[in-house]
Amino acid sequence: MGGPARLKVIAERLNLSQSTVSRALNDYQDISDRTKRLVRAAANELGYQPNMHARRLALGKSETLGYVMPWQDRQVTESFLSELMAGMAKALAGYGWDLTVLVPHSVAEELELFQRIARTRHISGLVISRTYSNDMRFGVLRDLQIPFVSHGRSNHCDETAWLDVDNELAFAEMTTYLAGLGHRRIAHIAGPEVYNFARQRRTGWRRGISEAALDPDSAPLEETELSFEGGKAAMVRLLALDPPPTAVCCVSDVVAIGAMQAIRDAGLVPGREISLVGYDGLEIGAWIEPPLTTMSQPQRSAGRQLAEMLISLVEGTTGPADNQELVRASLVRRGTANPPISGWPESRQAVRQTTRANSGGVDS
Amino acid sequence: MGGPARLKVIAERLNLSQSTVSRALNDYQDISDRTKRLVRAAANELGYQPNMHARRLALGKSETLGYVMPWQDRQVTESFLSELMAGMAKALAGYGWDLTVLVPHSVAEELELFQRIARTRHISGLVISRTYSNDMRFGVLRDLQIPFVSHGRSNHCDETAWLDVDNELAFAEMTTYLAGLGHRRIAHIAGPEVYNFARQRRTGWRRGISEAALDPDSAPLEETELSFEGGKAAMVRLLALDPPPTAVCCVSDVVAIGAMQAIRDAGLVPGREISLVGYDGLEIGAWIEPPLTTMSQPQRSAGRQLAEMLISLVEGTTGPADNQELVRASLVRRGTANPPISGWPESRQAVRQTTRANSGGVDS
DNA sequence: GTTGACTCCGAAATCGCTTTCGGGAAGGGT
DNA sequence: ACCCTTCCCGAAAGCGATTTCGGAGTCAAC
Repeated sequence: MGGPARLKVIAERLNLSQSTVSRALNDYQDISDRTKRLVRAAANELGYQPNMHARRLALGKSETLGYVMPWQDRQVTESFLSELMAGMAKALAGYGWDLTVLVPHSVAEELELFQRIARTRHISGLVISRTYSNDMRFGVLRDLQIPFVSHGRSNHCDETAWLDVDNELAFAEMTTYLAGLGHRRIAHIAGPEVYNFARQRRTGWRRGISEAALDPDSAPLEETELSFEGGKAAMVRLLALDPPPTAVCCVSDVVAIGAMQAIRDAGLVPGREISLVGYDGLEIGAWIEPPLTTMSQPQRSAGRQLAEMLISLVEGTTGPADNQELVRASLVRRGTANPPISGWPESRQAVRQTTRANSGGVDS
Repeated sequence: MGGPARLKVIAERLNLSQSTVSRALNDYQDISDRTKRLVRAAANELGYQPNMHARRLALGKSETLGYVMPWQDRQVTESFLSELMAGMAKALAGYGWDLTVLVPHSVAEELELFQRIARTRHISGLVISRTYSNDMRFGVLRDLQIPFVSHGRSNHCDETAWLDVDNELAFAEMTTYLAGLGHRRIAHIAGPEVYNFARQRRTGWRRGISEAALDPDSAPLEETELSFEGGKAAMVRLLALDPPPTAVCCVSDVVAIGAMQAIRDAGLVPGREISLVGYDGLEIGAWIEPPLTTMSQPQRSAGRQLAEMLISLVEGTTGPADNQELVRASLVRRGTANPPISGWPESRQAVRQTTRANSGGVDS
């Protein structure tokens, strides 16, 4: 019982040497089965757990992964961040690895962080997210030889590991879906083009428009920030068009919710005069009125996948290019995507009147 | 340039011994200022960063804190989890400490985790949240001698460190506020009493009722799960009362949003026939229609405070009882708390008729 | 009986840093 | 000259694991 269970203690207890005990626990071939059993039993009984720091020092590995929290526009990613991290942490725990949270608050801080990690190596791999189309981090991390996997692609990621959703396909499908409902003027509220996913979604929407053989001239695009306010402002601009679109593909759920607000403010009902589809599959989308139709990406498993990819990278089991995974988003039908209603907009005047009536129900 | 910058390298470079360099960097008194300057300059130039594992092994401290993610009812805490963690991580980074994420998926797993940490000591302190009124973790962690601070109090936490919001005060104020608006039948949708905060809020609401000298008999309480569905179901039950309350204090924003749904389903308008106040200050509350009046707790700084308390605990600078902080929530006036409208409910009959028009009928 | 192969284990070095201990050099006092 | 501080710094012993190397035993074969 004396003292915490080090290797030494269990060695003395069995009249063995420390090294033998260590090798027994690590299943070396030159240890007899009998000894192995004895050692394991004792270790178990004493509740032995190797000292992480000693182990990692000797091994030269840290068995710790880092998740770089996106430091801008918190609100957008916030909703599924914790779920993603929980997924990663759980997967890592299965291998005895740890997940630490990194929160740089500027580009400079982030680069500094990378430098530090490259030196100390106390974190052996990174997961980055919020990737830009031109993301300097890819080059920096490569040069620093820090294994990493990005949640989202970038321009030059042929040789790096990534996990991404097929944003383009998702938005093409979304657009096709709306076209299939009968919409002919399908707008897009887009995110800043610096974000790669925003560009992909934009492209997907365009593809959908052309595949549905719609007139590109009646497919307006409004770029905005990835926030509630941004979505609202963009929708205001769309509503000012003549004629306004009857359906809008929104770059994210939060933006879509902002757009809904603008629609209501104009005296219209989201999903009636103007259909909306968001993206992210946020739970809160189901709680609002009417519930937001959206595209859901499988966040649940994403964390696990990221973790496993990165472990295998760090261990050298696989190369970066072997770890590229494209997953598919799926449509979540709720209340904001319906066939266009006939006779809207007849004239700007008529619209104003209709609106006065109420603020409730959605019918399909 | 040769090899990474260890202590050894910079020692050889300056013709000093390793130990001198180490002490110079750690600002020991028995090193001359000149030497310290030299050493620091060289360290700086070489971009020296101490090897964490070696350092921590030698020190016997891990300089790493763990945050135990609440593993139940994810959706409730999800919204501010990441912000809290970001706050902690940022504060810790200032001291050179790390934050790792722990995700036990059951009570058994959590206890096992504690055991492991007690043995390996690779995490030197824990932040736990989602505290129960009778929370066995307090005793376990104390016995295991793992420093910890809880985000939320428990029954027997006089001798432990905690950071909590004055839930009781918040709900007393909330109730008083509603009474001040003219409400006389103020209900409470409460959370499971096993959660300490749920009990505190319940108590606060009761206090508010009595302080406003309202009739306890017209202050119904409905207990429910901390979820959208739970809030909805509880509100349905409240609506079935005769007469129903004109205002409801909700244990959380998510629950309140669920309640709003039920109100709308009954053909009523939240904030008109029935006022609502939530709790948490979630951003999404501002995005819905009408925007949810709520009590906001300062999540932003909570993470930082938790981190700093725990560091000082681990370092032994202060004792557990010195680290007990009660912060105050503040009312965020939005759209769901208004004076009661006159003439409602006139009679159950009238109500029933109103509701028929809409979709989601409520049965009693 | 000597040699060789094979099995199993102990001694010792190593990872990189911290910290204690002791001693050389410089300075001040008698 | 001598002693006693005071100021610096080097040597070395940890921290607790891993891993290499070599040696003690056993057994079979020649």
